[in-house]
Amino acid sequence: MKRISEPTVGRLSMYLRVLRQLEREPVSTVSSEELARRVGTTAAQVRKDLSFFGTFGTRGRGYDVADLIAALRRILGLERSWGVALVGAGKIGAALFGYRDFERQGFHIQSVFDIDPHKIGQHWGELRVRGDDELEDALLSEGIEIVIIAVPAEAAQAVTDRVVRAGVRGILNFAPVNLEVPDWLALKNVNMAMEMEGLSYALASRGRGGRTGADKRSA
Amino acid sequence: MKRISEPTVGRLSMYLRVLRQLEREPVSTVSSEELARRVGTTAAQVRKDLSFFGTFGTRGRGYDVADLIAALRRILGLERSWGVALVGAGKIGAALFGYRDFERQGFHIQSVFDIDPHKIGQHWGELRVRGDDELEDALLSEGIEIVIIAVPAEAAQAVTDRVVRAGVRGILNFAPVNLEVPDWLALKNVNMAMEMEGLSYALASRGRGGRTGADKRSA
DNA sequence: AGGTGTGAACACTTTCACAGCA
DNA sequence: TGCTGTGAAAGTGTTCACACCT
Repeated sequence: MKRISEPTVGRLSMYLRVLRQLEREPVSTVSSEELARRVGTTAAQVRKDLSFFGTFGTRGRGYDVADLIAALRRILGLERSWGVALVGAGKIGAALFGYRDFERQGFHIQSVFDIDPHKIGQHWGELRVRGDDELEDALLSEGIEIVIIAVPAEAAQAVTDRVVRAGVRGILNFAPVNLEVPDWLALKNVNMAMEMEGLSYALASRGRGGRTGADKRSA
Repeated sequence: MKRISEPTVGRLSMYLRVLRQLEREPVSTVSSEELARRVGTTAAQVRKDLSFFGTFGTRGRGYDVADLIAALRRILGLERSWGVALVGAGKIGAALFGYRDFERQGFHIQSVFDIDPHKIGQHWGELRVRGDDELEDALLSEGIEIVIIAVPAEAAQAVTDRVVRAGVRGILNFAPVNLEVPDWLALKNVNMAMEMEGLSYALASRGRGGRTGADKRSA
């Protein structure tokens, strides 16, 4: 299959989100124009993005909402549910654990780990927070494929190395460090300080005449 | 000033983070090569990014770490501290409130708002969580410039409209919606579900032969 | 008429490669 | 010699414009 760019994949997620909303309104058909408006992009962009994966619309009519949802779920790999573990039971970990949108998309957090003896043994929903000594064994035996790293920066690389050895294939990293990972591993970083600095830059440079536009995309 | 691209601004943040690390090691001078290695980009990219803002290095020697930190702080607008308010005192709000890296970069959360009567009045550090009826007045009187939105998706647009009217110039949005904002406002979205779906896509398409590379940048 | 699918034009970013300074 | 700063080249992503289908 052709190589798809990251921005394109990101937009697919956003199309999916909007389509689910449309389905609830309820609307059964949507044009690239309308979809673009709701996502904050252009009609041509929507059609181009979809065209990489096949042809989903009907000329003169638009896209069938339910069909396109099904197609996007298949493309994004959301038909199956992924085994996810969370490493780091601090505040960020807690926020992610309760994050409704993960469940909704089929990401089910199955295990939570921490090194803090005060956290180990706590009950989080149906789960018990486990110690890091159980990490590798648990990841392997539960067949975890994706790990969310929500530990302090200093600990993140060590955790990464361990989960990689335990067969994990994807990492969502919240620690503000540039993780070293094998090139077959899928890594996504969420860096809130960086986003804030982007805002700071936009505001500061506007004051002195510049312009960045910050995001302007959806979220 | 010239228009600077978003990826460039993002990398400036990452250079700054690595430089602070270098300063602690301690290292006083660094080459574009070394900086690139630590950030996960190329030496040419580092030099090009910096060149948009002036000339900071010494040929044959590299960059003075302390000088470059100072230059980046000035460029990113981090010399002043920004007045920040948090709307939404749920789990995500709590995680952000305690996020050390915000403080460190001069982002000081000065006010927290929620609509839940159980949360209003709670003490968070030195702050008291306030009701949303105080929102506009407080933002105006405290001169808040940046608002972090950590409310449910349904409430996010209404909050946005209100804070915009209260003179806010930048928004960091954690709600999974495409916010409608005036074009002079700086908006950044953090969308964790989208990042997860990016991982899902990468893993699923690898299985069937594709490739995205996910992030591979720093965080 | 209305709206998709898509090659071709365009715009933007990254990489190359080298002149030039310490 | 070593490493920066930077035009020029290459590569990527976005927009245009229109043929084509319903």
